[in-house]
Amino acid sequence: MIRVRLAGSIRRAIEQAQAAGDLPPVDVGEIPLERPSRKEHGDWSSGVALAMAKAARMKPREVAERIVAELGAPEHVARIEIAGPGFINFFLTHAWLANLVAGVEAAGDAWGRSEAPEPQRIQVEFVSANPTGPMHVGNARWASVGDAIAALLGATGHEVEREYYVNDHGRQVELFGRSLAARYLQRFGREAEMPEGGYQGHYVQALAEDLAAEAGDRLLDAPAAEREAFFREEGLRRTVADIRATLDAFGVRYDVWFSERSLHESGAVTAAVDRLREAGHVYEHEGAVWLRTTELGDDKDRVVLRSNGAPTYLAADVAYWIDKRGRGFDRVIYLWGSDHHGDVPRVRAAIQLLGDDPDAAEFIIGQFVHLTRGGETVRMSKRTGEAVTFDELLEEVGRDAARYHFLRQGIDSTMDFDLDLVVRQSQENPVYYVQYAHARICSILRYAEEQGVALRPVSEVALEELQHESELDLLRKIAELPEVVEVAARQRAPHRLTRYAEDLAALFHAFYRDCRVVSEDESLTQARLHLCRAARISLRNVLVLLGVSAPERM
RNA sequence: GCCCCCGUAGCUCAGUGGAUAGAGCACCGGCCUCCGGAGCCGGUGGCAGAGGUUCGAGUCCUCUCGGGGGCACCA
Repeated sequence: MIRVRLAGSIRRAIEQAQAAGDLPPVDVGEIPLERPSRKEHGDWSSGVALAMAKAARMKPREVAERIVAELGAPEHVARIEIAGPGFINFFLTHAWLANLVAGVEAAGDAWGRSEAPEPQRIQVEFVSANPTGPMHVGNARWASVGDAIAALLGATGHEVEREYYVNDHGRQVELFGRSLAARYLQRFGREAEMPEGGYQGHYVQALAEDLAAEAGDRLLDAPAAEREAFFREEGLRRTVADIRATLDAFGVRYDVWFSERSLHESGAVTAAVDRLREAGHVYEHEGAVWLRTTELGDDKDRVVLRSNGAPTYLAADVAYWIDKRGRGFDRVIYLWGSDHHGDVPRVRAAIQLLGDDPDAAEFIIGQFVHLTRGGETVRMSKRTGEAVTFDELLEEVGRDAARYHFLRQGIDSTMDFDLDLVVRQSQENPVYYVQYAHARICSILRYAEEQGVALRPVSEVALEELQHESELDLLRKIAELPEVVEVAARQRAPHRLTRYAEDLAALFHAFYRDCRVVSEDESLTQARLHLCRAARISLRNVLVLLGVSAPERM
């Protein structure tokens, strides 16, 4: 990449200046090189002279001058300027920018993707909503973000698997089964009380009705355990199927649906505790088995086996971790809601106590969706069933607008979400702005074809005729894509892509305003059609990473 | 009480320690004889507060205030 070459040129220039005695032999570290926010400051800018000035005991501008003196004329650089307090600004040649069009076309779907210096096998586990009811809008945020992060990692050269951890074991599942069974009995006019803290939502009611139709009256007088087992198992099966269907409709495809129960049934959980025990990291106290997480900074030790012998969630997490690592992942990413951030040090400690590398686990903590409806806060509880469901959201807002909405914001801050407002604004959703730009490009390409303009191979086209400021602005933005993807992936920040997409769309619209594409000038027409294609490829590739469609008409 | 996240324009949010802090929505005013007006151009308006580090702070550190989340033998 041009960035790397420029950084290398700067480094060599500094070394030469130092060798010649023009600059003192101070260590410069990594060469800072950034894209200035203002284009008057060039395509690339380095503040290296400012950073060096103090150690060199020289004025920053003077340092910059001596570096520039040794810099000569790097390839593809039209001119170099020293500006402001001592920035060294690089302006790329128009030819380099225009030629990018050929590179973009050649790369096609791969444009924007890159190779990782050290490719890893990475698993991303996300959503993993409890299978005791429908998903809500909070889950939709993580579905959007997790899928996009996985896509970004894949686009930067890693091998990625998406996984959903199905919590099909434990008290909530039992409670779910008993709630269904109670509804079933009530359905047939029997006296039955909902279990304490049971699932009140109409989802459970409706599911119980369905299952009642299936089971008929044969379980009415069966032993409670048998009845509850039926409803628990069938309820789980159907709810997991519903969750899968929703995520499928949302365009999220998991490679693995991993059952928590399988860890208990295979003995993996017991084995995990045994392994910790053998390593001397657990002890018994008041009938329970505790893990010494305080050894690694936790404020208190944590129970892994309760006094009734049942393993805790942490014990299952340890077993799950061992399983994941056994599958050969170099890195395991957990996308968790902030309600679980307190569990991070415990799982991390457990990993370390297992003797594994805690840095192989990465916890991405996302803040909540604060759901309101007409200004009133709505709690997203499966038990009460009040929440706005994921399906309702999809129905009312649509997949593209919903995804884009969730991805537009960083994950570190709480997202305010008023369904009424989002539905009302869905027509104003910036996703349409971006999609419109894409459709418009497609329309222009169709128009050219209708006019009988045959697109010539890019190698035969005079790309250097792309000289208009709007053309160059668009080219510069297109050129940024690989870097944007790389940064978004590294920072686990898909929202950078939505910002980029909007910038790119805006610059395309500006280009459209200023430059007639299909004109009498055949040579310029060809160049501009190819620029349109490059813009289209860039837009489409970003939208693919976001999981949003790139319509040819709308 | 302790820990984590957040506080930027009227609203929802961007902003890898750099130069004049940006979008969308809302509001006001403009723009097609021509490839898509779901567009374009212009305007109003902002870093919660106080210290500190730095050549340079919206960004890093400390404290205050405000909002959210956690601190289980729950999942």
